Amino acid sequence: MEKQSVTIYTVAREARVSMATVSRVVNGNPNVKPATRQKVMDVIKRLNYRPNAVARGLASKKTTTVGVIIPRITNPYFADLALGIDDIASMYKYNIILTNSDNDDDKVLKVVRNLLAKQVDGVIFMGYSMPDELRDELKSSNTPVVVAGSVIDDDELATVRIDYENAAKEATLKLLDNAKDHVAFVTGPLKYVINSDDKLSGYKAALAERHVDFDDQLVVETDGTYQSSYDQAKRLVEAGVKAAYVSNDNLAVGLLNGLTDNGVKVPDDFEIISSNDTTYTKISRPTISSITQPLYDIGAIAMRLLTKLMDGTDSATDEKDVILDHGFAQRQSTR
Amino acid sequence: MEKQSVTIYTVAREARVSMATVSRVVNGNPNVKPATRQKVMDVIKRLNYRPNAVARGLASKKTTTVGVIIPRITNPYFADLALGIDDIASMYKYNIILTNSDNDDDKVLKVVRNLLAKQVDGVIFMGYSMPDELRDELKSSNTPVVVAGSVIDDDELATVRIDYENAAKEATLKLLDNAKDHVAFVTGPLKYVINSDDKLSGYKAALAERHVDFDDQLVVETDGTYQSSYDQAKRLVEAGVKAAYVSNDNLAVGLLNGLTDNGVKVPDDFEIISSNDTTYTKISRPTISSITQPLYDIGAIAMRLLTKLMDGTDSATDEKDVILDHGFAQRQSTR
DNA sequence: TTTTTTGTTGAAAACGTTTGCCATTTTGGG
DNA sequence: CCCAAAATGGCAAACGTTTTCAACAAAAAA
Repeated sequence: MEKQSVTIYTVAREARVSMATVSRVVNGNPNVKPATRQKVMDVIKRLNYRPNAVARGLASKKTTTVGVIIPRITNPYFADLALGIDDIASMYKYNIILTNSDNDDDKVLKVVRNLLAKQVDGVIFMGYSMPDELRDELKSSNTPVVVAGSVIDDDELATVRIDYENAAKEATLKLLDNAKDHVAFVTGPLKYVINSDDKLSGYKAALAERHVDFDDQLVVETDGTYQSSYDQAKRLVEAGVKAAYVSNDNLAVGLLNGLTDNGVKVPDDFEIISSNDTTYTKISRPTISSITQPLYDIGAIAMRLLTKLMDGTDSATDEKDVILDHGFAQRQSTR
Repeated sequence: MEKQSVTIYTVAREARVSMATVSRVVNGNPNVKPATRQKVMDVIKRLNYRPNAVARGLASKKTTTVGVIIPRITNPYFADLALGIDDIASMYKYNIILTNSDNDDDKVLKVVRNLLAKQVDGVIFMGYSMPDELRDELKSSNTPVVVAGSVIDDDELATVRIDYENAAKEATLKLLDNAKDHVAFVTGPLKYVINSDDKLSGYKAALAERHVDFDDQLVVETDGTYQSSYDQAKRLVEAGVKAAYVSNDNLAVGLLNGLTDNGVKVPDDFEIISSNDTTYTKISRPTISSITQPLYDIGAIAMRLLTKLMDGTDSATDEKDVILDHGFAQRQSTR
């Protein structure tokens, strides 16, 4: 690859000033006489000079780049978050290095090491769990981190999310109140704290409040895929289950279609409430009632918070955990 | 931000060799005695040294980073492509700077300038059109570019895609052969060449082959959103249309739900074939028949092609345009 | 005038690598 | 053993910026 043709030095020579002055102009430093500034800007335009961000990064130790870890870009829940992240990032002139973790501990570790090598100014983490090794790596690197739309077992890390436990509780209560006794909880792997500590707890809290005994037969653990819950539909009905609170939209659609394809009428014979309010809940037929989350905002606020942390205005410390409001959308899968 | 603590120089000192040797070890250069290599590697491990990719990028003029332009990360079609891109990128140790273009000419131009400033080694472009200014910028920058899953009017740029025109023709033929006369074409904005030059042409070719007159009333141009085609459903039925080939899955689901919600039976009263075979076509009820595209592969191959171009083994020139096979998935929206 | 003060500019040292070139060592053939 | 060739390793110059510090000039105060 040939050498960059027009550098700050070229501009300096043409404009008969020093590199330092050109740098000042480029960076909007006010200590430059307007006439000089104009002269330099003219040359910049004429030569079509564009500063080399890599050199800049080396000299300034800031790359204006943040790393974003996402389990899978094709998962609408995380994609919605990512959209908010990207928008705010571009508003603040940051670039995003996005990588799929495939929810694989080894891969995520490799990925983060790579990001740190690239000297990202910050990291946004989305995912179901954070390996200890990764946590250590991040902490020792001193790079600001924000966890978005996820729950990981660590109270030092800044987080933006909703109150999953309460949301789950409210959803379960709704189902119980529609005079259903047998309300199931269909969830992804319980090894992830967001499922076990948050959503399952919320489900249990609702049962307790309505004095319904907890029956672990009604907790249906799946691998989180559409197909896995589709396959459970028949079994659930045969077991006499009349409603289910479902921990994510993939599973909810799978369950719904499984039921429908087996001739079960939703909501007449079975009610469903899902958790994430992504497109899936709106394009299915019947549409699916769901807890609503401000997904875009979670991403946006996470990125905003990260910019503060990166600026190092340490005041950010106090608002380390942001819990946004959730809601409920009544659709066709509940009465 | 404080100075990087352990640098190549630290390692060199500890291992009693020069920076150059450390660099050789790190980069797997063979000109180093195994004993020396081992000694250096031990120190690297002990000090937990990690090379600074920014400095490396400056010195070597390679950043092992590629820019990816995506209209919208939440669009399943492009997200599937992006997944393939990301997988292959990480296989080849490249990082991805991902940015939403929002399909906005100004924004995409700004974004690409930014990417070039960041010295990306290559660019993958997805989108509906490429502003002239952008094309010029890319060409003059001499950065390799691959267009993925998109059609833009330029025959110098490397492209990976399917034969949209033929696919559209085959789909339309199927609908015509099911004894339907009034087959509509529901499409996104016709100002985009993929819609007008490719898919519309395919639609017309099918009509011609069956000796059916083209009726421009049957070309329904929308803004490409779910809602826009949902809203057209009623009008289409009232106009006596019996089937539609639809240019993307968003529109297809919108149309389908619009029909269903108006009491029209699919496929009995109306048949639909869509274009992209994303999840949407599988989770809707009825499911939607669709042209199938190897979306993941398109992304993967695009990235693979880009690595070749970046390596500069100029042999890549001959296989500049990759057209992958498409297929057809018969589902519930056609008989 | 002379002295301060303020505002502009330039020189040069970082930043942490890679790499071309040269010097030194090692190796192996005779 | 000697010598040429091959293997190994060091030096120092890039790479293109930012940033500190000092110098200088102009304006303000004395």
